[in-house]
Amino acid sequence: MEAKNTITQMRRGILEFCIVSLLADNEIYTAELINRLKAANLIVTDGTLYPMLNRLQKAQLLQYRWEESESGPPRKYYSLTDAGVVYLSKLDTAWQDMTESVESIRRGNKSE
Amino acid sequence: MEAKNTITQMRRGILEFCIVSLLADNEIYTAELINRLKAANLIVTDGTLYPMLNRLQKAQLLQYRWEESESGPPRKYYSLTDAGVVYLSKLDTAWQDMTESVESIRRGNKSE
DNA sequence: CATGCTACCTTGCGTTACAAGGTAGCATGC
DNA sequence: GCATGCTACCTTGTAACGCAAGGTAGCATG
Repeated sequence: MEAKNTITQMRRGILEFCIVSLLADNEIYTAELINRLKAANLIVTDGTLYPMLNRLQKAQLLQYRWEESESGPPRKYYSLTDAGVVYLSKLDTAWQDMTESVESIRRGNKSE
Repeated sequence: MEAKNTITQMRRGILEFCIVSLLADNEIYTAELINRLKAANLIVTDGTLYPMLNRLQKAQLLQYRWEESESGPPRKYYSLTDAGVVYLSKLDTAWQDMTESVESIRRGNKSE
């Protein structure tokens, strides 16, 4: 077993959290999202993002508007809905709780 | 969509990291593992753990020995193999990298 | 020897990340 | 005005996972 597999697993769910976080204060389209995530060392392909964005939009957590590009086809710019903002705050709390849980386990072991 | 689902997703992979961490310095059997995780607010069922432990053991990251109980059937006490120790250090690094990535995204938004 | 508890394990379901492949708008060069 | 290439959006198929539910069996108790 490669650590790589589990590291991929670790990112599940967290990826969605990162995307919702990035959309909190910005309107962003997919390719830009990928670049932002890459800048934070989270590699993603668009085959992962498009289904995720569609899923979140159907759940009415995201909305989008079309915007024409200066060089190419039009883009879907996503942003959070009001429900999305609430959702983000829940995920934020969950993230903090979970990191605390993990850290307590790591610390617990060191001291025993 | 419920935040609950995504929070469940967040735990994927991280769960394995916690288990390997808990086994780093202790021999533990399944029910005890569940209690330890519950103490850290990570709820797990044994239907999740047994397949995971078997998988890790087949990958030669975990080993176990049978120990008779004073009150009931014998127990499988798990511990890390040498490869498991190496594996843990990789996961530990991956965990730190990932939390840094997520925090940078959260921070990045706040400042923009 | 029947009952209940504990411990281990398996099966089936729904969900997900990702690679690979597909469609179509738009600009550029001829 | 059309061929080429780039960009952007989307779908399909695969493998892996968490978990609920259900199953088997050792051991103690009365």
